[in-house]
Amino acid sequence: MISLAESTPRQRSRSETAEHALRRDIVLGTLAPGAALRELELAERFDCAQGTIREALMRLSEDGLVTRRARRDTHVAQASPDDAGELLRIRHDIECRAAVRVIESRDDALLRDLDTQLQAMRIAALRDDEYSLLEHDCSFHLRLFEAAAMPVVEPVLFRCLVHTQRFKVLNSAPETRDLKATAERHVSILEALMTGDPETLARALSHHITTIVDFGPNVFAAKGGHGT
Amino acid sequence: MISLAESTPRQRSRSETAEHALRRDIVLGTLAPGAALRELELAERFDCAQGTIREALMRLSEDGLVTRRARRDTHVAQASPDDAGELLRIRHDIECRAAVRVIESRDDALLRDLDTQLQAMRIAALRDDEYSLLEHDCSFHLRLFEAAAMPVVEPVLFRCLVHTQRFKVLNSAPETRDLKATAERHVSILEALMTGDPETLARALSHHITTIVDFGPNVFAAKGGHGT
DNA sequence: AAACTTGACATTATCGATAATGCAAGAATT
DNA sequence: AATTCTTGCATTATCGATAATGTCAAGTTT
Repeated sequence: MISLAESTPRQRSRSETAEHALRRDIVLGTLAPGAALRELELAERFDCAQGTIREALMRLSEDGLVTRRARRDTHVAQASPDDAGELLRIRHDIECRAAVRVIESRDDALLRDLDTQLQAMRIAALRDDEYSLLEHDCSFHLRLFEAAAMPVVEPVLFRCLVHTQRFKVLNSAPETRDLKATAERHVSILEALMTGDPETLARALSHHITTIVDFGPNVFAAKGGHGT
Repeated sequence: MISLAESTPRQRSRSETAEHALRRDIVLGTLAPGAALRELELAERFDCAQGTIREALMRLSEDGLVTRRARRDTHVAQASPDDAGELLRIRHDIECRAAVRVIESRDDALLRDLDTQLQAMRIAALRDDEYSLLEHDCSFHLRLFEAAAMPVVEPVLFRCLVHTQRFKVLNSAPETRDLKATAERHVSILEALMTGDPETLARALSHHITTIVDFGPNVFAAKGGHGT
């Protein structure tokens, strides 16, 4: 469904080209939160029609990377710790809960695809290409979740992934982010997947996610657990 | 941000008109899951240009109500119990966790707005207008969550609300859905909000959400709770 | 018979131009 | 002085036409 880094990177449409370039700038902070985005200006920059840019902006707004006010303007979205923290919690719960279904449907294609993403992450780390690493990190987790077969939930997970990544980039010093280590952090998820035990996979995912970025204590404390 | 039923129902743009009409048909099941949506066909039906419909379809795809395959086609999304169940769980956690922040920022405007939505739900129930009831139900919960000030999470909650509503409509007999009762179910949330106790509000929300629709046992059991 | 081309058709993507809207600054009114 | 009313400008929304792409079935080759 959602694919950021295709194995066969088919030719992108014009609106996709603009979308990806803007997405990159926003996630990496080149475009600062609050920056205004004018359709005609971007159309000139990307050498396409206004409507084509419009489409790209609408897709970015789907992921919450830009805020569109009808008939008014479009701005790069803010990146508040409150939003990021809550999205990280949601992500944690979604991925961990999916573990059971992932294990049930686990097949060779999944293991192969995940390994491909891991290799791509390693290459990105060697090249010191942080954005490429982020794309493949995203693809890794989405591919894993795809196995749980919940297509309507998938975009929710995608939003969580993108925003936690963006928050980390915007709120930590670049030299503190070890790309090689980030790639290797996925090995334990793969290993857990291969044990075939849902509980082990859930634990690996939980550890992976809770150690991404420090939001202070108690962020993952069991709040709101009023289940029957 | 997101508003389905404005107090001042400003004039809708052409794309919004089409969007809302389609949304209604999809949520109420008039447009069955899997139905194909062709841009030119819809453009003729709503008497507007293809691009205008295109925009409406993109917005519907933001909420997961339609599935768009680039350069191929657009279909009404499927409504699987797996997706709906997971979205209900996510919604439960989001709303309950927000209780603390809602209480903190609680003001007269919030209470007034929620009461307005409750009244609108009662009127919709009297008129036997189920979709209007659903819209105001949605607005009620979104307005409450707005007080938690997490704009990037808001669309996630919206998606959860829409899909749980749709699932209920598509999977229960109309005569079993008591509109008046649905409206009144929100009274206890308002009462809990007025106590000023976060825990009370969270409990009221939890009860409200867990009793919306029966997904079978254990749906709200504490899975994936691997927090530190 | 299976696999591979081809071409007509259905559909989406993009364009360039124009219409509609919202904002802000200055003018008119009280 | 404060408020309301214009008016020009910046920007988005919509249009109608054309280009690009994908689908599918019929025909061709192996």
